[in-house]
Amino acid sequence: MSDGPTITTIAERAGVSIASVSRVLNGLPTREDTVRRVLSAADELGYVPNSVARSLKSRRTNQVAFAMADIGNPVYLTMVREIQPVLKAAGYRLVLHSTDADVAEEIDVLRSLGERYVDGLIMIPLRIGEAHLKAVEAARAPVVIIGSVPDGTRVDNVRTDSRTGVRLALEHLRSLGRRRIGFVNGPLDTVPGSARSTAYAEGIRELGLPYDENLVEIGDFYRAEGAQAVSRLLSRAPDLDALMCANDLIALGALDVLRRAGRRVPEDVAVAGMDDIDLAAVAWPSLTSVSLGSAERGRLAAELLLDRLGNGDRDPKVVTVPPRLMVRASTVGEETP
Amino acid sequence: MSDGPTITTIAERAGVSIASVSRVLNGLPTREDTVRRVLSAADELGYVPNSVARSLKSRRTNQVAFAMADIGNPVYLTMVREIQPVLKAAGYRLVLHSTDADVAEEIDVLRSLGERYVDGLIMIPLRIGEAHLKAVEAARAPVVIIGSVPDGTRVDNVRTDSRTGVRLALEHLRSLGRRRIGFVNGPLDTVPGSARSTAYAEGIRELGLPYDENLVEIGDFYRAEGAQAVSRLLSRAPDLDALMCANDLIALGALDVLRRAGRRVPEDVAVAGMDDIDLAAVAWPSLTSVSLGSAERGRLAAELLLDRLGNGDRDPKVVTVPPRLMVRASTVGEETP
DNA sequence: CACCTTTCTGTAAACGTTTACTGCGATCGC
DNA sequence: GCGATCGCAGTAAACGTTTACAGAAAGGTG
Repeated sequence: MSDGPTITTIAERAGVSIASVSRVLNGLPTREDTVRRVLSAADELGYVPNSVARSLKSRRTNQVAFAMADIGNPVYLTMVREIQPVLKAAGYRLVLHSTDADVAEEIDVLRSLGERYVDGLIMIPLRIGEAHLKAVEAARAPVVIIGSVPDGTRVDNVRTDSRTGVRLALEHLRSLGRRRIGFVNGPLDTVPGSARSTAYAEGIRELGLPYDENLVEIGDFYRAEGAQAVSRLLSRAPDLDALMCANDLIALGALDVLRRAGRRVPEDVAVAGMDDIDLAAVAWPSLTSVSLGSAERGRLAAELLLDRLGNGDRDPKVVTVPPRLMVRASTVGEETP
Repeated sequence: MSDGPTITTIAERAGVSIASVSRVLNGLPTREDTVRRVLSAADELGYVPNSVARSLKSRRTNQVAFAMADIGNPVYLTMVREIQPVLKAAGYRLVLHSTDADVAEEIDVLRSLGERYVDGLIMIPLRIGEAHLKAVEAARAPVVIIGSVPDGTRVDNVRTDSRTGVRLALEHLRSLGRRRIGFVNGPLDTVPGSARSTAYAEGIRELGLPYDENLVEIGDFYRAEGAQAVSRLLSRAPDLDALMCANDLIALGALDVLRRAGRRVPEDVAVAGMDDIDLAAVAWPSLTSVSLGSAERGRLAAELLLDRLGNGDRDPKVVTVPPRLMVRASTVGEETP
């Protein structure tokens, strides 16, 4: 594991200057004979160019960072799976950051862009405050944010419209005759939490149903916490006939709780989730869910970043992915084959 | 987004040499007055050290790569989740590689270590051949392999003992009185596939049961493919009373198929999987599974690599994580609360 | 054959750090 | 009061590339 060969080693062996070696290796016009000598020397030595030195000179690292709260979350996972091949195809490596949804850590990731170890960053903050926005605009490398930022923020942005998404689900549940539609949300100080809370309240009214705060419960965006919240809700409002869950993990928790409580899904309680994670389709019963286009958002973010890396000066773009309702058994029952 | 300040900028503003700036920033003994001037200049300029330049000089990148087939696989995901914090705590960033289990890509990752963009690599190859072993031993940076490599290979290695794992499950099923134990495996040319195939054949014989090749079916290590394999198996051997699945994804596929076929789990067919992924505990019914310590293997691999990075010359270590049987409802039914 | 192009190669500087070495002024011991 | 010692800071080299520039060799033209 001794020190590998450098262009100097090659230059000596081939009897040429390091400039010639560099030119040959970069395919610049060189005399046939020199090319051959350099290439065979490089080959014999098993030369691999040092990317650090190259980066220092070229000011490009061919690395891109992706920062999310927790890679264990299926939504982020889907995004990583989509982002990775796009970047790879463009010659970039992927550096992963887990921030645990900690604001200080997120800010630190933005600050660390000054270290120039990546050419750009895709970030998906759960909460977006003043500090974020300032740090984003001061960032020393291009940033793409997944999740809605305030209009006018000078940053590339991929969004979805979870308000419309909530309404799609509510209308669907209502169209099935449900009137007592419970809502299980995550923390209200998060971007999706607050948006979905508003959307539920508005949506219920637009359907001509009374807003009943006994039908609303807050937990967290995880299966276990969701399940607990559903338990509380169920004991407070035993007459509910539908559940709108702010994400699919909560909805899966709801399925567990309902099953153990002996309620049939969807006959007694129809359940809808959000995010359309892979598990939604294979859960039992399969889960009706509002797709927020996680895969597409990931892909778009990667493309937006690549575009920006190719053209640093264009105006920031905002791309919105429309939500789509995926109707499955948890609201309409098993289709008869 | 202009070019950020460098130590030269700071040196000018503070009226000192770049050497002094560097010394101050690295906490080397310096006169009180100089320290103050440099620090305030750095502060005003919002200086962030360039990690590329630092890496070039120091020959360390503070990055580590993790290469696996597909981040979507829950087992690898668990490992990433475990590896990341360990590395982060030690000051390393994580670079992710998905190789799609493609041997050429894996070899390429090993070769790319010569680019020196990472200080080390954790790799989990599905198939391990001659080419791998040669590339591993020729690698220009420390490598830790998760998955059994042939004895004597000079590389740090974290293993599990899936043969013992399979036997644990078979003995458990036999102890429940099952005699027609089917086996659904993944491709035989993979390391786990071949190990588990041998283990099943041996295990069955040791239990005094006849080896019936009609009870064995090969698919792939995914839910959908597993489900198909289980369907085939079920039509070929309708009398089976237990299913040993080579991993949990296959087992989840088996649960789907059995449910749709109207077989009760575990009353009619007991099901056991391997890997003990998160989903196993929350599936319905919850899945008996052989834990191969994915989280622990990830953690150990990270620790092994860190140790090696601190001491490049020690002999390669082999660490084995023993399998543990997690008994759940898919074999013994719901425990009465 | 002298001159001008053209083609190729080598020298050297640059990217932003760290660090060995040198030199300077001050302090110490005698 | 003088040499030795010490603390500190500056100069310069190095890490491994890329690339502007200059120079040499070769070819073409009159």
